[in-house]
Amino acid sequence: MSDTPKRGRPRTLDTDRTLDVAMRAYWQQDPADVSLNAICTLAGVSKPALYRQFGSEDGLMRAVLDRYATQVLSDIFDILSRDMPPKETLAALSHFASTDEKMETGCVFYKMRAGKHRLGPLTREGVEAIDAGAVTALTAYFKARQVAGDWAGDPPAATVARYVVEQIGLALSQRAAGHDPDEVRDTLTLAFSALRRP
Amino acid sequence: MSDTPKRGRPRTLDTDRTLDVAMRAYWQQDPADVSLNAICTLAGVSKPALYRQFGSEDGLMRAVLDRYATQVLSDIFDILSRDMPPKETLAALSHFASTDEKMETGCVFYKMRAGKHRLGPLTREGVEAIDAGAVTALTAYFKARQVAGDWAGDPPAATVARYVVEQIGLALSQRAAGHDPDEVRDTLTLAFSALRRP
DNA sequence: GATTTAACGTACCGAGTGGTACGAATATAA
DNA sequence: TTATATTCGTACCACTCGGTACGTTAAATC
Repeated sequence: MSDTPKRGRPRTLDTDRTLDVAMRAYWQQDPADVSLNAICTLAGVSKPALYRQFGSEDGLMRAVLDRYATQVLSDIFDILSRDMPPKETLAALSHFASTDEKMETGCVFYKMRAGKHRLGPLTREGVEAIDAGAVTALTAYFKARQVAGDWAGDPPAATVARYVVEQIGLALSQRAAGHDPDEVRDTLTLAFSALRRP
Repeated sequence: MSDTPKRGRPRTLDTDRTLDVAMRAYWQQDPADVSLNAICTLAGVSKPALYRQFGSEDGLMRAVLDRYATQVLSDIFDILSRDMPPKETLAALSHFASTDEKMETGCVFYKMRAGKHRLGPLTREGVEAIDAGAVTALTAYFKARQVAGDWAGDPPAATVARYVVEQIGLALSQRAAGHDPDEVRDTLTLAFSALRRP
């Protein structure tokens, strides 16, 4: 990733800290509402330093997204790999999206996804990759549960997968908008109740 | 509203046309991505003329929202006043949100609602009023259907009302994002299927 | 010590934003 | 005709944005 040259003045920019600051900023506000200038001020970093490290705003956002994916999003994917029955898996996802304090102000990924048309190509690519990965993982999960016998295949797995992704996105956007967590949970519970056997 | 003064140079600004142009622009793109300069260019109007008529960008957006409410949104409210059973009402709402060509690029109201934190006070007030009105109307509808006997009161009417508002919003944001209409309809159908008797 | 290499950050750039100052134009009222 | 009232639109304002030119500083190499 970051090749350290043999010569020249050594870097003083703390990449990790900068990414953390940027991530928190994108986390609490809408990423489109956070300017590079603001991040520089918050992180105590000069603008050219940012550009030297990340190339552009798009590059920084992509770096933040990648970091967020490994630090936070992976926890969600882990829920699926536990191979629990749908009822518990959906409950766990529901809890994560509607109650978990890590999502109190929303989710960096979903915020970027919601304003996709505003993103640069790098970040957009990252968002679409995570999106596709989530749908793929959920599709695989529901297919596996179908084989295991605790899931009927009536709405196709792919449809259900997309549905779950969208409902979680809705819940997180509600949390970001400051809605009452109980209300968010009610909505998500009701939405997931459609996934029980008819 | 617009008091015509007895003296002074007569107006040449076509308010209706300007509002129509602005409405179309807010309709097709995200309102936050449409600048006043752009609207002036599209409508062939000078910027001071806009400010004379609407006071500010906030005032223009509010005027557009009001116009949109009477011209377009009223059709949705009409669906509720037909007092049809929930199955058909929900089907009509679903069709409106997922298939109707008037919503092809989304809905001005829901687009503003989605980016509520970016709005000025006037427009925000208008959005919240319409939002509350929709929830109130839906709540009244479901309570009436409960009295009529074709609706069980299990999820409280207010909860269901909010749920319906949010699901329609989700569908419209998907359409605005360019999703496949069939996929949008599938999601909405699945979401509304949670509102059948257990 | 001299040269090379690279990161440092101030101070700038052009584009675009919402918003306005102000003189010219056009109507009615005295 | 003159005074008053109001709209007209050009040309500007201050500000913020993402992005960069460039002189300075600090290391490794010669």
